[in-house]
Amino acid sequence: MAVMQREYGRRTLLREIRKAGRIPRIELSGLTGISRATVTTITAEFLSDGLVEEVSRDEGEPDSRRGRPRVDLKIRGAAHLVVGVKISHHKLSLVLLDFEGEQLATEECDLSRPVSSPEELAAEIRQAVSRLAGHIGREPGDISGIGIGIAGIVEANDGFVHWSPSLSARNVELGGLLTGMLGVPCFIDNDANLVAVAEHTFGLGRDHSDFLVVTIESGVGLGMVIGGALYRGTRGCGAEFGHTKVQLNGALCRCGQRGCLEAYVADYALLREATLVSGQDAHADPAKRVENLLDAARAGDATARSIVDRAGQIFAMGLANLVNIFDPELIILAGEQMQFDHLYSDAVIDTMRKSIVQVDKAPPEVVVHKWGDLMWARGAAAYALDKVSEMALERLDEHAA
Amino acid sequence: MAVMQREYGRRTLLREIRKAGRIPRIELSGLTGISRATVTTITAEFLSDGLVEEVSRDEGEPDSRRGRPRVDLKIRGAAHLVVGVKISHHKLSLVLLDFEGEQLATEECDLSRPVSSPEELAAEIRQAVSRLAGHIGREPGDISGIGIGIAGIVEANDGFVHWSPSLSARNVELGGLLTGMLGVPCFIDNDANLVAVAEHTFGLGRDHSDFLVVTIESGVGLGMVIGGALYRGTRGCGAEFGHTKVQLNGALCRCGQRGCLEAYVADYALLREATLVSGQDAHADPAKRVENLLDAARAGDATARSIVDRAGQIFAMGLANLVNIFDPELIILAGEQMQFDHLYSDAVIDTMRKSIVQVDKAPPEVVVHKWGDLMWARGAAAYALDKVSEMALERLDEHAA
DNA sequence: TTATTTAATTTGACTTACAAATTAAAATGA
DNA sequence: TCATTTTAATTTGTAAGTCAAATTAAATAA
Repeated sequence: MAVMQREYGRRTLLREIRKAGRIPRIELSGLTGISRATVTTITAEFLSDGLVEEVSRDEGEPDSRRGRPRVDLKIRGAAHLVVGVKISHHKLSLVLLDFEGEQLATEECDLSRPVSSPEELAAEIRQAVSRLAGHIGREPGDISGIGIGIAGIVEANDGFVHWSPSLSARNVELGGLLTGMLGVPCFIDNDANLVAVAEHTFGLGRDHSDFLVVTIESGVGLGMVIGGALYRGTRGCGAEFGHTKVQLNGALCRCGQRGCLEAYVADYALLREATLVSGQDAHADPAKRVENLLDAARAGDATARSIVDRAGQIFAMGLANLVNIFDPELIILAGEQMQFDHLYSDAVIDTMRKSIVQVDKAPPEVVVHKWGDLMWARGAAAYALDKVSEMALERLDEHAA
Repeated sequence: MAVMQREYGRRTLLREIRKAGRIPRIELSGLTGISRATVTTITAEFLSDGLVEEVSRDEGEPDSRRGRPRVDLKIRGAAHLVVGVKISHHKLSLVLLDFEGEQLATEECDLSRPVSSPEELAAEIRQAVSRLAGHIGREPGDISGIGIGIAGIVEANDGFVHWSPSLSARNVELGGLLTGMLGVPCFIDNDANLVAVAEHTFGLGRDHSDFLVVTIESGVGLGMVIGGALYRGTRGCGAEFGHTKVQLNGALCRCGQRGCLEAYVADYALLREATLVSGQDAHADPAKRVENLLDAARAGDATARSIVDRAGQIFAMGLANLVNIFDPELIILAGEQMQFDHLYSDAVIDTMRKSIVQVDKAPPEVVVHKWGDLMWARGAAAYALDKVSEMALERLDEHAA
């Protein structure tokens, strides 16, 4: 129990160093309220353990005051390697980061099929990780942790996948399976949650303790950071924003229920109605058809506009519901901007603002953050970074005891 | 900083004692992981400060083993008095509790008008508190804290009321005003939040760290306990479940927007359509008219049924949305059962269960907890109890330092 | 060079938690 | 009845931790 304070100090300081990038001890002391003496003790431990390193201040900063100069501390990149994997419909996207978060390599490869068995998927991931490590002359065994983002319903704590569109089986211990096959600790979570982790660790949510991330891919996802921590729900199936109901007996969703948000805004929902728009080729590939539809809407085709406008209105309504429930500081809309421009439009955000409970206080900030597949992979890597840091701290905790 | 561990120990132990009711030191040690030695030290402090008392074990329990008998500790009721006030449309309901949570007196009185100025309301509360204390021969000055629940949008941290149906003014520092006028610390919050606090401290949520409370009065309210703490949002206007949108361009709500949940399930929403039901007297008082409508529905009147059924379906949809977002362990439906039976029905809860994302795991438990106005007041008192405990602990923390 | 200033470290006092030893208070058994 | 056993609570002594203050380190200013 006495060790608790030291654990607390270690966690606080490592987090603060990571957040700051580079920061001298005296500022750490000021920021955390931990005395300078203790900061010295704990950071000395980090230094000797190789988690952190000293760097000379590379400042052309004007505050070059007199007195002994401050010495910046930073996370030591070489301390660990982590990998982030994003599993999407047709491909795997991977990034390799050092412990500081620097990107060392990337790898993208097509999946042999969009839906595979757990074993097949794990095998493909293993090969991709091998190639990824190879890009910088390392081996999979050199990696300290791998974060994996997958669409579907995931219980992150035990790496259990209730269901995923990428898997042919339900209720799979994918985390354990991967850890076993790769010989490296693997951490798996819903992809939208990982985007939220990424925004929290090195994105727009860095300075916020309560914010939401809404992702749009083929489905609509949600990640919630509440009280400074990712909230995952109690059965691993929370944050199913895409399946909140926005219409009684509404449009049919691919989940089999009616009136889901997703059934109005997802690509397949748009295409369902697009056949009524003149000049649409029903045989083109889906992405192309969505693009055609959006073009037609922009060009003023009334039918196309009606489809796209309704998607926007419904999306605004869903966002307003989130605000009315959470009253967050910030909402981050994350996705590939191109394809979902119509959902990120000022008109949609305006409609949302008009649909929330009105108080004499500014509504939450809404920002759009463009995320390609590699960015999603970075989100997964951020999660791995989190977990690996935790493991490193635990090792210190035990070593001391 | 060294004092931090002691603060932690004190908070943990006092909370655990309150939660358990009566508990011997050795169990406290087991439950919290704090060593028996430290438990002795801290509880000795509580005893000498009068926060806690020893009671001989009143057990006809069969486990009367040999050895030195355990001595139970419990919160000392006489340590503090707290009051809970529920402000509703037409009346004030108050309860007086001792520090243990025992109800010592109650008081109900009509408000002179349903909407009053902050000063008038404060004056009426002061008088009611005076009478309440008088019931047990005490004075308002003997009270350590007063919790107040009010409908509307409240920033609990600074006792600031953005808006309330009971107040003629917006943006009122009602907490400060009351504290000043009564000479006793007053803590104010949205009424649904206080029900959640009450369920967490001595209700059905005692053993849960993540649950939701949905309240139904004239409006629909929500209280969220997430990660063991009440989540209030960042601007004081979260948990506005009643104004989440369930229909695009739907029914008009009294908030001025369209498609709010409340606009389908609240009493005024039912009455709006009730004029079409045969045999309805448009001039009876609202409560009576709602009752007539529900009677008609039960009797099989098709129009009445249609109104009531839709309310149920919409309510189920709203609940499903909460589950899809939060994935809570438990949902507590709190309200006066009589009037809202149709929303608490098995049919509604079944519909909800069918509208959530399906996983191979049991859906969250849904329980109905009947809450009269005095119960709401108990919720407010529970909040005061929380706050007064916190103040007592802070006093200990400082005294030690 | 020396004085000054500021950062980082070391020192020594003090607080805290805990394991182990001790004391307390009961039931059991001879 | 009285020693023995058993279990709870307290006391004791030690180790670990934090922090203020003193000291050392490393720069600038005079």
